[in-house]
Amino acid sequence: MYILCQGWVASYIRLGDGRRQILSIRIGGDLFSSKLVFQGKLDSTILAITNIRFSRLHRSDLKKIVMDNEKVLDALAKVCVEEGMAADQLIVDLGRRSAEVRIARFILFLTRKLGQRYVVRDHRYPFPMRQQDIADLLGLTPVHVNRVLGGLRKAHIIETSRGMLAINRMSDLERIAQTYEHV
Amino acid sequence: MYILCQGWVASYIRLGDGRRQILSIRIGGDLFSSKLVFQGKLDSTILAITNIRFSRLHRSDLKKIVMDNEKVLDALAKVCVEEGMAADQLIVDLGRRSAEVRIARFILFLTRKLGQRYVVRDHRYPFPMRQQDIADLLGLTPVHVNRVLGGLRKAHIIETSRGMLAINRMSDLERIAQTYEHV
DNA sequence: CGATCGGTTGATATGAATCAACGTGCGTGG
DNA sequence: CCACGCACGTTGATTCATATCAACCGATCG
Repeated sequence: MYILCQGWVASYIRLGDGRRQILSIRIGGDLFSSKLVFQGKLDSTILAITNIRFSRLHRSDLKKIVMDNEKVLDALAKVCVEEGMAADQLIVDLGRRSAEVRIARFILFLTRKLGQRYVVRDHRYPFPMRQQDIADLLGLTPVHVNRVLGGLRKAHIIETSRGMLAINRMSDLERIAQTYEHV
Repeated sequence: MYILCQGWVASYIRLGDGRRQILSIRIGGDLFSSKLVFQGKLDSTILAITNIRFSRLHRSDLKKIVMDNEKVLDALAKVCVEEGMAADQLIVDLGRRSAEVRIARFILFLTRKLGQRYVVRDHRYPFPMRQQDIADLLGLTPVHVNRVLGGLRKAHIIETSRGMLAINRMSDLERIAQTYEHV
C-alpha cells in the first residue's frame, strides 16, 4: 500500500484506442487508492503528474494495526467513504453537467482539497495538470478544455500562468459551478 | 445498514433542476450502499424500481462482528472494492464511451450480475427498468436510449417485451460492448 | 372510458468533437 | 550559443452525436 507524501498523481484506465479516463487526482497526504488496502492489484494505473515522493506500507502490517486499533479502522473507513463520494460526484459531473460547469466545479474541488492540506494564499496555487489531463478527467477533449478555460480567463474569473492557477472572481466561479447543483 | 433481499433498487443523486444521475443498480443480495457500513447518512437517495424486501442491521452490531471475525472483514472489504470498481467502470463509460457502447455494456453487466445470483435461462431475464432509468444511469436522454435500444432490436440482437429482456445474439452484443475495451 | 404513463418516431438544434494549422517556450545536441 | 524539434497551448472551420421539442400510440388503471 502506498501513501503519497508529496506531488500530484492521477489514477486512470486506458482504453483500447489509447484514450484514457482519469478516475481521480491525488495530492500529498492521499493514498494511491483505498482499494490497495484490501487487495494487492489495482484495475487502474497510477500516473505521476509532478515529481513525487511516496512511502510504502505492507498490507499485512496494516491489517494488524487496523484489527488492533479501532481508531485506525475508523480513519481508514473515512478515507474509503470520501473516495467513494468523490467518485460519485465525478459520475454526476460526467453524466449530467456541461463542460463549463464540470471545469468550474473541478477548480473549486481542487481549491478545497489543497486548502485542507496546504496554505493557499489569495486563491492561488500550483497547478501542474496539462489540459489533456483535465480533458481525460472530465470526459472532454483537450481543445474543448482549452476553449472553456479561455472563456473563464477572458471573463477575468481565473488566471493561469506557468503552472499556477489563480481565482480572481470566486463568486462568479461558484455561480457557474452551482448551476444545477444537487439538492 | 440495509441488505436488499429481493427486488431492484437504484441509488441516485438529484440535481437542482429535477434531473437525476443514478449511481448504481442493486439487486437482491446487494447492500444498499457499502458506505452505510461506515456512516449513518448517505449522500444519495434510494429508489425502488420493483417491489422490494430488505432487512436491517444495526451498525454497532455489525462493527462488533467485523472486529471479532477476520473473515467477515475480508468479505466486507471485497464488497467495498467491487462497489468501487463498478463506480470506476461507470466513470469510464460516461467519460469516454458512446451511447451504444454504454448500453451494450450495461446489458452485459446486468447479465453477469444476475447470473451470479439467479438462474438465467437462454440469456433472458426480468428487466423492470424504464428507459428513463437507463438514461439516468448512463447519462443520456430517454429518447436517445429508445433509439439505441430500437436499433439493437432491429438488428435482432436483443428483444424486449413486458418487463423481460432477451439477448438473441450475444456475440454481436459483445462485439459492440468491446469497442474500445480497456486494455 | 378518460387519464396517465411509458414508449416510439420525426424534425430540428446544439454542445462538444474533429480536423487542421499555427504559436511559443524549452531542452538538447551540434 | 544557436537552431532545431518537441510538447503544449491556441484558434478557426466543420462535423457529428446526442439533446430538445413535439406529436402520437398503446396499455393499464381507477
